[in-house]
Amino acid sequence: MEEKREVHASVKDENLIKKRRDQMIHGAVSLFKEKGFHRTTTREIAQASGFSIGTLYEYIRTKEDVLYLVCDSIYDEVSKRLSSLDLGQGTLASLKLGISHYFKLIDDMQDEVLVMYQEAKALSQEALPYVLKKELEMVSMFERLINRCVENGELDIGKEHQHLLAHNIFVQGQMWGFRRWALKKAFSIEDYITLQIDLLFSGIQGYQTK
Amino acid sequence: MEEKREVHASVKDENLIKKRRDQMIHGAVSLFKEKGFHRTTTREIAQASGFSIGTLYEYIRTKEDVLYLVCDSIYDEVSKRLSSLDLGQGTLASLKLGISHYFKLIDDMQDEVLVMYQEAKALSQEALPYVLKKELEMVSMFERLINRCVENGELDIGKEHQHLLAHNIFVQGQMWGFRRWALKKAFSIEDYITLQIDLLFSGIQGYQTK
Amino acid sequence: MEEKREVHASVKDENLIKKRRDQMIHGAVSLFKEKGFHRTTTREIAQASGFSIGTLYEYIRTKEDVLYLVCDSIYDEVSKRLSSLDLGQGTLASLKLGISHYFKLIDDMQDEVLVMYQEAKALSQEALPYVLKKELEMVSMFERLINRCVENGELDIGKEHQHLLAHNIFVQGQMWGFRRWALKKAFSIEDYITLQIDLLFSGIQGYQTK
Amino acid sequence: MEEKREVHASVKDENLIKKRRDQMIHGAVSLFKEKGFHRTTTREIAQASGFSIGTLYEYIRTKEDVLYLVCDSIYDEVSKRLSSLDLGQGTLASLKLGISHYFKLIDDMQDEVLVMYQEAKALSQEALPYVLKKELEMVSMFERLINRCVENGELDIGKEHQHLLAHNIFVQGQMWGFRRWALKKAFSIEDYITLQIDLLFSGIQGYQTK
DNA sequence: TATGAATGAGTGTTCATTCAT
DNA sequence: GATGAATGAACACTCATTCAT
Repeated sequence: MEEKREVHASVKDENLIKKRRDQMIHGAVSLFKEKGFHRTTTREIAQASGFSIGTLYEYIRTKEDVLYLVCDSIYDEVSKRLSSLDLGQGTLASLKLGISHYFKLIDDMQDEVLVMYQEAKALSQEALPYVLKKELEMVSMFERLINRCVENGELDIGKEHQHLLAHNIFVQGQMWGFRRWALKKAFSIEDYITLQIDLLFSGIQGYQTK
Repeated sequence: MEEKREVHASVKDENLIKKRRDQMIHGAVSLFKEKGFHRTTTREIAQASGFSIGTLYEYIRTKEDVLYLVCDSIYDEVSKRLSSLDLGQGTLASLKLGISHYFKLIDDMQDEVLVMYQEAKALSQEALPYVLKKELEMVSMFERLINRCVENGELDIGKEHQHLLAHNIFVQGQMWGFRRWALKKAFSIEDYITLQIDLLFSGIQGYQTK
Repeated sequence: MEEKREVHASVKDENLIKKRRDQMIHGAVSLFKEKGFHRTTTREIAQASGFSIGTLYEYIRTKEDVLYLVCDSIYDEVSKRLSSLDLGQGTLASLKLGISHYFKLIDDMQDEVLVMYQEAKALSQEALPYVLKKELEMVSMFERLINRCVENGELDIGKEHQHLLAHNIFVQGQMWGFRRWALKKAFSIEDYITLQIDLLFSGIQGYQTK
Repeated sequence: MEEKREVHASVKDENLIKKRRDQMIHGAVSLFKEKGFHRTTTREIAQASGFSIGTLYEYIRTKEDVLYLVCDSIYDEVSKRLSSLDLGQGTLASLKLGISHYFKLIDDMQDEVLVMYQEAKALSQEALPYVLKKELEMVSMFERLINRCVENGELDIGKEHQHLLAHNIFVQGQMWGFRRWALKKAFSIEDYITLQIDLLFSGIQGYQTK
């Protein structure tokens, strides 16, 4: 269903490729988080991955491939963990639950989200679209969730509002990732979820606050 | 009132410093926007500024100084253009107007906001706080605006909601800057403003949609 | 017995390090002799060593490391070739022989001695002590030789004279290295040795010139 | 009597040239002593001299000119203060006095001597000879002093020994300058003078120790 | 005569990438 | 498949020197 950008490997054994790339992604995430993509060297990535620089290049073609692999893997993880959302029943409660799951997930994957968020734009024009596409897919997921509520008569907002709302939810999730430094002073993740849902929902037409 | 981090210049003439740094900031913004801070070389910055690499270094000490100067200048510009907000009367109308001004401003300063948004984190631990502080000041500006409405009895939301709402407004402004690629497909800036205000306000307790 | 300042290498193979550094030292000595440390570029050192600038930096961390390596190696060589001195029997004849060996050695290692002599002071405060320490060890070597003669009753001079005499011998050796331009007009190395020993010894108390 | 290498100045007023160059030499000596010629920038020299970089270049053509001027001035000073030596009567006592004067002078002019000693070799092939020539003149001064003693019958050593002795005295003077770090642990300048004269003289043929 | 802003060739150093073993 | 030594283009930054004012 979703196309991937193929990253070339010299090695043939697919299992080995998977294994080595997992080592690589794991090592790279913590390095990228600590010092950013540009300040991290391929040598450091190789070392953090537990193999030599030569071996690293058996599984990628360029340093940027590592970033792509990292971003791709993070999105996959996020998508996988969010896939349950689609099971929503089209009730406001299930939409709220979805948002809550999503925000908690972001909190769980702080490092990864931060990395993706801050470094993705370093991807080349070739690789960036693949990542942005995934982002839009996630927005769409929320949009579908919202739309189902509308179709179910639980919400009464127009197409455009639905679309923007989905974006807002998505960005508010990321916001907890990239603005933690400011938000943590005032809110725990639970507070954040409660308050954001308050703010979000009490304004949606047709929803009766009291 | 606000402390600045001093950037060292070898040249003494303050007017000249101002002039050259303006050239520099202008040249750097478009380069940073195009290729990011890390992929931009100091020679390119010098060239885009209209002077030699030697001259560039008469006005800064390190490449990072350029980034700081750029971020600092953008925030100054944004702050200056937002200062009218504080004149708000504590009515919902003036709050909406403030938000609208802010979103339009972001739209105006697309390039600058994008750069600041994406590259600020490349600042060293020494310079970053100065920039983050400015960010918080802007959030506070919105918080005061909101709070005035609450005190005026035009809004009825708690302290925490006020704080988060200010953050949301701030981030939604930035969002127009850093997610234009996705939003522009669906909305013009005017649409965006209208819809976001709808979404924001129609949920605030005590506000009567229609 | 003697501590070394470790110079970091990225390469692990110790034999290779030894080999490459020998190439490096050899290339650097002739460059430093010709144009001095400061006027020699790292690129020139790499080229004279027979490898690329990248490879050079696999075996050192900074340009100064090259100077340290050069100085260290020269002292090692001098020390090695002088170690026979310690075998002296405590006779005036063996002291003279030692001096003669030393002066000839300096003559042999003209370039190296000149370099060390003129460039060592360019070493940082961190590396300089290691080199000065070696210098003092060499002075001590002569002092022991002299002292043995005194204990043997072949010489009758006080502690202080012994100490200064050792310094004088050491410096007179170097003098042949760094003042060759003036001395060569009047003396061959053999002349120099004979005359210096004359001057040195005919003044030592208890030594009977005729 | 002695040729100078002319250093070009754009300014005409000879008195001004003298004044500015004195400022320059004074400033440069302390800088060269502290960080060496190569690590000192022309800007620093200008600043230490009390005028601007532009003014500096009104009185010299290249940075090396400063070094030449410094070396030249130091030798002039040393020569001037040693000129009394020539008044010696051709007695051993006056030779000793001369040596003593010279050693004390070196002690007095520690910084200058050290600078000259360590940096002179950085002079270009064009300027170096002028400095070396001065050095030889000083050696000759000692040689004449010694020779007068020989002619007076107070000493009985051959031409070659006389020549080498003069070199030795000259170098032993410098030695106090450039090896103070080692010698000061054991000797005061007075000790050094006494002991060196002991060592020097008690060996000269025809001189009766006691 | 004095100033100091402007210049740009040159420097030490890094690091992604390759390839022989 | 794995290794790590070798490479050199590229970079940030310096500084001697010039010249318009």
